[in-house]
Amino acid sequence: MTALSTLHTPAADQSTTQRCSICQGMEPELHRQLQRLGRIKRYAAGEIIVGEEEEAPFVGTVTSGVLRMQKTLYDGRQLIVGLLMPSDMFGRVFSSTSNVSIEAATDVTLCCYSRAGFEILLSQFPALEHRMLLSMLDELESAQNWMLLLGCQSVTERIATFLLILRRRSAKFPPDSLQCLGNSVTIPISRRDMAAYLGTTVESISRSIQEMARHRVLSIINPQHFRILDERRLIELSGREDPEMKLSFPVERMLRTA
Amino acid sequence: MTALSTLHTPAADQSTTQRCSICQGMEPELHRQLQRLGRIKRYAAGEIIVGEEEEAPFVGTVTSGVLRMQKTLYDGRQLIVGLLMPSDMFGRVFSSTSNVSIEAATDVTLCCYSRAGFEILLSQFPALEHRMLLSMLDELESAQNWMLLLGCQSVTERIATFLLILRRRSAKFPPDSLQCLGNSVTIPISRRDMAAYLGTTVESISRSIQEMARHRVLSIINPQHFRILDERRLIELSGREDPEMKLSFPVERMLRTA
DNA sequence: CGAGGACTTGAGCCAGTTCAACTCATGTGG
DNA sequence: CCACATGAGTTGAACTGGCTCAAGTCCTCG
Repeated sequence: MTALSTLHTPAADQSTTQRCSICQGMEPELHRQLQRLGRIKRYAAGEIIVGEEEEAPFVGTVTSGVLRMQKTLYDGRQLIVGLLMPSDMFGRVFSSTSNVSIEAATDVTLCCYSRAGFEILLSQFPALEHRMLLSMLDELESAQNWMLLLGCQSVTERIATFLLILRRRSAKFPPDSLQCLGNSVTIPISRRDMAAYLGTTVESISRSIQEMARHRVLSIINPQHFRILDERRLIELSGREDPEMKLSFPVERMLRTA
Repeated sequence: MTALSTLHTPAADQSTTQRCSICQGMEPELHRQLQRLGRIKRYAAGEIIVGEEEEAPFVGTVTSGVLRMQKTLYDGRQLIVGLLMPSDMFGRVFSSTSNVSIEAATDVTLCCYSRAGFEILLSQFPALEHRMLLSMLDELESAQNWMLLLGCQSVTERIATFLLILRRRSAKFPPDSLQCLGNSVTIPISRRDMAAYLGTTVESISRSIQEMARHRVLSIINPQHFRILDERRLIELSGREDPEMKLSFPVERMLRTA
């Protein structure tokens, strides 16, 4: 498994599952137990938290920074199968080895629980296990959306989708960074990670973004910060339906499809 | 969600989850309840069981034949995000709409449960919900493996991987079809579906397979049946580690990585 | 027998990769 | 405080795997 919620895809966000902290709306006793069990850990960008196929003694949630879940072919090619942002959960329960490596894409702060301890809580609190199941369902849906992106879409479509997801996601958090004001997007990861996430190369990403800037879809403040000038067009470029629509106007949407 | 277990990828198979029927090793009372709830349905190849974004009134398991879970971009491009074979479960619990369409890739027989009824069982039998969670974890792992395949691997590697998975999977079932004797593989789906599953085109698949035949990696009995002549080479072509190894010799494997 | 569908084969093309050069920004040590 | 290394990102030019389109072949079925 992996996250109580992931970045990934439009669909995940419209789900009914609580996306926020693992502790939200939870029995006080369980809350206490989790607090007792939790340990804060910090890692610098680039550090490996859990290696692929490695014994993972703990699970946890991201407090700050970004984790990448990545898989490596043994000739070295690699793909990021998920990014974990603050409030997302990482680690694999009910299996001693993770099938992905978990690494710090930026400096991160984590709240870690011993895997054994967490599994005991899961068995003691069916409500927690139920939430876990709902999270897995969400994450699976995200993964399926991402497969569609990797399997069928052009590099420009992938980038446009990624930017829209980032924007939507940061819009949910209170604007602690001024960046998410207005129409700007912050890329929290390197071009290299972006390439590994989108299944392409840094060169292709660079070209695609410069092209979007040339067409006034966005303007490049610096390599990590863009201003979205034409959201309508960006959504078209993503090759997906308007994700905001899905989120905001479910009824309208139902009328359209009916 | 989707399947209590899927085709997909090497890793899924090594998991500890029961892959077989949903009913295996289960409390007699639950077994009775499931039998009471289950309804047999048949669909012809090509029929749509549940449309994408559609209200899905039931979930169920595949008894015979193959289902495809597929997603469609609204310009028509589509990807199969999973194949469901006998004993696999389909349908999405705890959400009224599926995010994938479920269609009959061949003539199929299904055992269907009303979604509402099944969800009641899930809440009454925590053991069932726990199994469900384990299945989701497996399926997520499969999905991550498939992302790696779609994101990084060449068409030949994808096909080789697919053939190996098929072979491994059919080896598990008693050889009711003589096909799985010896080194032959049966492709249960059309080239078109294979292309949609592997994120490529029928033409590329055809060329790749013919190429493998020319190099004596396999021989083509007919478009649906191949004989594997050089398994070693096929595994190399897949760009993955020997999946048999993972499955059969976990201890040996642990020694290697240690 | 002819129509239609599934698969294969061929030829040309193009999106995206590869490889290499270049621009910056950052940091380090003399 | 500069010289220089280092790494991230961009740009250019050439190459290529896989796609597209079009024409086959082969089978099945009415």
